[in-house]
Amino acid sequence: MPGPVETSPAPSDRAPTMADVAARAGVSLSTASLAFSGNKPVSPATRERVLAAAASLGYAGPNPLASNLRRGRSGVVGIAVGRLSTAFRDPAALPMVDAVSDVLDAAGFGLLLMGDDAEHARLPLDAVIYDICGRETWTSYDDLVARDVPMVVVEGPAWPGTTLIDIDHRGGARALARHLHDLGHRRVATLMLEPSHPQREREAGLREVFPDAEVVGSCASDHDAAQAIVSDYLAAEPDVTAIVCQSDVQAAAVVVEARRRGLDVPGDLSVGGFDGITTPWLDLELTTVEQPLADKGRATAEAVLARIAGEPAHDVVLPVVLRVGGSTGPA
Amino acid sequence: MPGPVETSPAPSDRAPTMADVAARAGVSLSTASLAFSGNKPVSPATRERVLAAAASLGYAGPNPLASNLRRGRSGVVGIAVGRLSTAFRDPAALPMVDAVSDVLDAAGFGLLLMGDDAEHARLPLDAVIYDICGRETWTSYDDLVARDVPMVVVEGPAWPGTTLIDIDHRGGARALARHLHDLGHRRVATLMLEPSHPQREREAGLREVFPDAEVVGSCASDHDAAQAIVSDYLAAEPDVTAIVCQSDVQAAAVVVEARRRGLDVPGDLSVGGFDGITTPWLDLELTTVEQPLADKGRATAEAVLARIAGEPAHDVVLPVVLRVGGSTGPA
DNA sequence: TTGTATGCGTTATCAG
DNA sequence: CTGATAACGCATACAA
Repeated sequence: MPGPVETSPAPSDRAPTMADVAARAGVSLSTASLAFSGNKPVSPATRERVLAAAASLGYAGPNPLASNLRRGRSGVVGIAVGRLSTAFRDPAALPMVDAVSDVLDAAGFGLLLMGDDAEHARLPLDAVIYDICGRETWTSYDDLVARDVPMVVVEGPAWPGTTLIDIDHRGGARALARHLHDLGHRRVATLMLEPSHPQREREAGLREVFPDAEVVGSCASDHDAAQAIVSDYLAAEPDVTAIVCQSDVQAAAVVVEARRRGLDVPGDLSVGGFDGITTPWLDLELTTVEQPLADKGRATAEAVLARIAGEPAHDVVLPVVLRVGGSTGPA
Repeated sequence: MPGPVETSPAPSDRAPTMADVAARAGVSLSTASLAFSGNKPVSPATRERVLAAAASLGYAGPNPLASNLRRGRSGVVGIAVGRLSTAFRDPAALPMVDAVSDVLDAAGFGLLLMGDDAEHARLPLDAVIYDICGRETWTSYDDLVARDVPMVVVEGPAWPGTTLIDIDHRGGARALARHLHDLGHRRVATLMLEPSHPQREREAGLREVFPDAEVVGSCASDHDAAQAIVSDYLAAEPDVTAIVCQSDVQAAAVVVEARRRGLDVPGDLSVGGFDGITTPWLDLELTTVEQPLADKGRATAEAVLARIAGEPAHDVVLPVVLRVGGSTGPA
């Protein structure tokens, strides 16, 4: 009653490969492969032998690099959000990426953060998500097109060959504007983001209701920047009765600054936000345009998976909803 | 005077490979490889021919998957921070990851976000960063050890085989405690994080000065949670004169809640933070223990690069500095 | 259910 | 400076 054949090569210094495991288990390389991948049936007894051999050799499973080449896939999806401390300074960005990560994780993919200037050419990317985050240009677009990497764009313009996931910026902005108009506001100003697709859409929606809306200025969705800009504006234009912002972070900054200047919100000034996040450090709930952040992330990830699978992916525009809080009131 | 030899295969549907380019350029495969990688000198004329052939074929450069297998390296470094909306809810986490990303980018590596439960086994990782972020366990540690993936741990305990990057939690906590003691405080409480290496160190530092410090409670570095906990505490223990927090986000929440209850900060209650971020929505600067967030990130990335290169990497403990602001005053 | 044979697309070694 | 050749470690088509 012979035990398992001892065919293992003299203990070398290199890491064991699947071939070593197969030899040790007394099976062929292909059988060992199947034992690990489960892509075709293998008898339980054989599988046991293979796994035991692997354990005895300290083999930790198929080498991902080799597996990737053979399958033509790395399991890595890039996501370009620009600089992290810019992209994630606004908490509204997180639930979206979280949802992307959840869906991709479940499908066995990992998320690779890409800066704008990164040298991605050598990175093994199965697909790339481009989340606009207020940007206008896309440095590596041509590269990715040349490499035929599937691309999904979030809240961006329609670059050829990309799948688009967007929200109804214009409708949301219009709804907020109407709400203010209904409250009697006529002198309305807007604090904008840097020029970008979402910003242009939102401005269009606002101007459907207030064609002459004034511009407070523009900045990223950052408390400090917003507060500085609005401070100057309020000093110069005390007659404005409402300010429409492009994020809740901006709106919160406007509320803080208005109060600092002795204005009551919403008594003297109404403030509208965008996103629908919570602002626990304020003692009021913002009136805001709530967007489905998690849905946006899920839709993005699903589009990515579809494109990786070679299936067609359709563009998506998600609805938003006006949520009336305590930061807006009669003019 | 013959032109370049036309050896290109009948235009097939598959993507062109370097072999196609070499054939088209009339050079050997190895020469084509060198023309792209620059790993050994190639005559300018030859290089031109290769690049022209590549352009004419629409070849976008070496296939990363193949290159990775051959070189035994993917260019991907994993970073485990847990759930994004937890890890990055506190803005203090961003500058560190930003710095990591900068250094790795410059070295040609990309950063892959890893959740705790992710199936990393198939992902091609050259190294992994484990940023504690208040956690205690590390699900995939054994896997990574088995695969012999270099690991760098940030603010964690000393898992075998890992390189450690830490800050002087204990010293920082001690300095803040002494500051409060010097101000005459004797009844001091602390709002803690969930149990973890940094939390234990900081508690030790605090108790060197206030052995009997009371515990307000513990929670993640989240405004809402901190405010809720401290609200109950202040109702029950009105005699406390100072509260030491484990992050500036927590500290800001304590300030907001204290004021909501009619307490003056620092008149009736002193509040200490940790991290050294700005809290623009507060009208005072927190007294806080400032940590070198970017340095921590850089040190982490450099340790990663060293370990990937097979060089020894030494553990690092970075200093912190007490920054006195307007949230602490005489008892 | 298992074994045999091939090739994924590079990079590196070595000789010329 | 350039060319021939050999791996890298695995997954699959195909045959048994």
